Amino acid sequence: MATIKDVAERAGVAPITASRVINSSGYVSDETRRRVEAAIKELGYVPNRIARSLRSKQTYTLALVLTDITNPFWTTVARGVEDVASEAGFSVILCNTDESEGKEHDYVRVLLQKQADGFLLVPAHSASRSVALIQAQQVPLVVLDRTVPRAVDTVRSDSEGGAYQLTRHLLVQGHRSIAMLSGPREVSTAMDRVAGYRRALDEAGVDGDLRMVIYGAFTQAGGYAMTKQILALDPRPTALFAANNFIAVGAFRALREAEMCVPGDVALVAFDDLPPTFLMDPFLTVAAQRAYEMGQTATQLLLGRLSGADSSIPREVVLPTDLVVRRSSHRQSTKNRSDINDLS
Amino acid sequence: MATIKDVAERAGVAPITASRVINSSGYVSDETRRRVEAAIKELGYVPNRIARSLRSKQTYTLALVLTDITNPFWTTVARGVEDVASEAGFSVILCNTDESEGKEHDYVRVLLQKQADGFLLVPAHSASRSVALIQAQQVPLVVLDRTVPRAVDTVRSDSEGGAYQLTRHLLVQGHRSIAMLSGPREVSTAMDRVAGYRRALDEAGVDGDLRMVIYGAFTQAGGYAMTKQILALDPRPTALFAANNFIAVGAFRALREAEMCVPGDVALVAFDDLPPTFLMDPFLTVAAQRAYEMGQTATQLLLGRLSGADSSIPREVVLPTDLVVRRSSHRQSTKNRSDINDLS
DNA sequence: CTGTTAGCGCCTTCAC
DNA sequence: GTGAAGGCGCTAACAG
Repeated sequence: MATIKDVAERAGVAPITASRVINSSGYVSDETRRRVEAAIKELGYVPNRIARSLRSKQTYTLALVLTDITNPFWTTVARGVEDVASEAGFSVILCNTDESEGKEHDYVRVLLQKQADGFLLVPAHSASRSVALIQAQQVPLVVLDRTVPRAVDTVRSDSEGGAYQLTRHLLVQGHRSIAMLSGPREVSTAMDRVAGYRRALDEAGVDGDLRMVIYGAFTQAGGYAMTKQILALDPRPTALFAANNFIAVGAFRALREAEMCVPGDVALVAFDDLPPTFLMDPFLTVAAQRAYEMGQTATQLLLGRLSGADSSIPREVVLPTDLVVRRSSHRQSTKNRSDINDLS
Repeated sequence: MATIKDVAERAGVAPITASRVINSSGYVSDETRRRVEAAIKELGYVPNRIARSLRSKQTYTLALVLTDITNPFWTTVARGVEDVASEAGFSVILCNTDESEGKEHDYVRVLLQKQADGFLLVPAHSASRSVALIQAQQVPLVVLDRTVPRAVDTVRSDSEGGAYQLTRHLLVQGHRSIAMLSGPREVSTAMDRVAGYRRALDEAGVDGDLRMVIYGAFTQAGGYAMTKQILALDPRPTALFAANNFIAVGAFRALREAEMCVPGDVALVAFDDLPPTFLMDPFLTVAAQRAYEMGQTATQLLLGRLSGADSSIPREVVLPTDLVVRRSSHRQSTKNRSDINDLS
């Protein structure tokens, strides 16, 4: 593997001169430049950015630590991150924590060691130690999707507002007994969504008796288990509110097993859209998050910090959610009506 | 940011001794070890892996260059890659080429410069220059999903076989006029799928007149456009074979716009499954690829090469596809039958 | 316009 | 058990 020294030798110049050609920095005569470029081509020289990073203390690498790339919401966020990052010349290292604090911490440690220039982190836990660790090393950080009790840049959706809208929608449809299939208590978005749900019910003067909040995992299995619990109740709620897309799918499956129809027997709404591309027949009423925008915005914010934007005041960007009404929340089955948002 | 020198000073030892403690290499007395460990903790020292990599020439980083993480097939592959990689202590840098050779080449160049230890590449093009570039730098490489005309490790699905099975399935259902909505000619999987389609028709002695292969992009828009073309034909085919999941979705949309029912008016099958998690109601007959396994296998192969497995003989791993028959290919609508593969 | 010197942070080699 | 010297590949800083 050729080094800059080899290039310099072959071109009959000093290494620093070759460096100047490679980085188009400083003055180099056309003649010299030509010779260096020829040497580079002849040797198939590839600059070693590791060495450069050691000197310059910039790796042009961002760390993206999220819970599970398999969830299309995160996939879309990741794509937003990667697009903005690569546009700015940064690479992205991707890690899946599966909501495990241990994994999260291990990843963060390694990525700090690898000198990532900045972090985009979805904390597995409100009390995540990772945030403190990153801040202690003075590495720029943007927290994604969730809040933590610390002064830190954050980009997230308006979970409270979205949940409020979704619950309002159900109330307007005439539902009074609405069960919430929530995520874990330790995750801020779960609690925010519960808060929005409660606010809507409070406003509507719905009895405490008719409120049900169950806490579980943000997974299909979680949604399935919570729904099973709900179905054992008597009287049963007339509507279910799933706190994310996976929970909704699990709930749907449990309902199907119980031979209950949506929306005939029970209405179902959810936070997070399922990607329209992958639903031949979009069906679920949702509060859709702007996932791609979240990734973009967070990365722009992070890159801003890297280029020295004053970070003394942490910024918090809250993106709105979009209520998309589809068939799953309609009293009367409207099997053949065209959907509000098309497959396009 | 504390360095190993700071740690050494504070512990009253030489840097190399601190290094030995950090890497648990060589002999260090318990007393010294304790002092060094205390210093590390007090300073919040984080070892600099960039510096280590410069010396050791190992970055413990793999490059994953694929077309679009937004496609659930690739998401799942990526997850398989990341799981195996992180288990072995490697990080994964993710890049989306969007099937652009230019982007691919740029990414590969940068990642070579960043001294990625190995590459997992989905070549945008059969004649990809990137493969040659990586091989010229003697960096281990596994090609994913597609083949290129070069001696190189490859992990892919049996596209020909899967397409054959799908076409057979349609023939058994009584279809004779089957149109193929293919991907680009430059992509080996597209051509392999066409080959499988042709073999099945040849065997069945289906006339050349009844064969239609259209080439387009592996996207929803591609599927939509190709289907529009098909719909303009007279007589129309009775079945469509989409060469991947996105094409199928685009086709479905075009059919819906034309007020044609699947499978009533026309049958539809596709290569690639849509992730069961995200189909409330799985519907499409497919040849499903083992995406997660593909990611795992490729990464294991790559890590094997890194640890010095003899690479003189390139290996080619071909994973089988799984035919999953669902409603979209049934003549008589069987609206309420339970699906062969459940949502589980 | 070009070159010399030195050092980024770490670890291999060899000596004590 | 421990340490000193040197170098991985590159580029600031300062000459010339």
